[in-house]
Amino acid sequence: MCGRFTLQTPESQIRKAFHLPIGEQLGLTPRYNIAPSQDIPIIRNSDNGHELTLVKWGLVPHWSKEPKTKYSTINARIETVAEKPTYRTPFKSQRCLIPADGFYEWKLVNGHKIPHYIRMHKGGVFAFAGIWDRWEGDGETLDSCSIIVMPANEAMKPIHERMPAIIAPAHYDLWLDSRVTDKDEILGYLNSAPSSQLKFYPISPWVNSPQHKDERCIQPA
DNA sequence: CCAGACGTTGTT
DNA sequence: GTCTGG
DNA sequence: CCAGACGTTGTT
DNA sequence: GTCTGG
Repeated sequence: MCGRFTLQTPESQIRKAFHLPIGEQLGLTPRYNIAPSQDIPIIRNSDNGHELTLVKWGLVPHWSKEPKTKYSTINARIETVAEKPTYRTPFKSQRCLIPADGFYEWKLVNGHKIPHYIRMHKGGVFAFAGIWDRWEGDGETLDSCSIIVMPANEAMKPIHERMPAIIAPAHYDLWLDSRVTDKDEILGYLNSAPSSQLKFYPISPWVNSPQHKDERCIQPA
């Protein structure tokens, strides 16, 4: 699962990593404790190629009666994302990349939940596989997204049974290409990062409160 | 036919 | 216990 | 994901 | 919007 992550990388570097124009910027600042319901940057298709834009984390389907859901949509299971009513349409043509440079998972130890921070061995920004949708009504528009999750790889199993799907840079363009609609081809791009590229360490419970947003969140326990 | 759901994880 | 808010 | 709330009427 | 349950 993936319910918290970080994005401390400067916006200029994020744009560079995803081959986006440096010109117009969103003014992103480093974030150490991104939580569901917050606005997060995603990369998606626009009329002028790929764009970086802010959307709400927690997908509200286009057919929803209200701009909110009664159930959790922060994550979509890779096993069923192509079939579930809430996700299948976005999965076909509204896929996105969600930049992150680390994420949190809680490991159950003797009935206690110990938070861990996971990042690339060499550091740097990478991309969660995401899908987005647009809700419109009453003159308001809400764009929102969900992070695709999958069974944990060997590197992650010691902490948790599930993990976010990570897209390799070589697959960025095809993941975003809405002309690609074959389910198995799309799922083929969801190879998670090789085990050797991920490292993790336990951290203090400081991260537990979404109100705590400073660097202490990622400090080793 | 209409009404109601549409989700995930973890625990029992 | 369960839902909402961040 | 975790933390925090979970209610009503009336008055400021 | 579309599927499932009654």
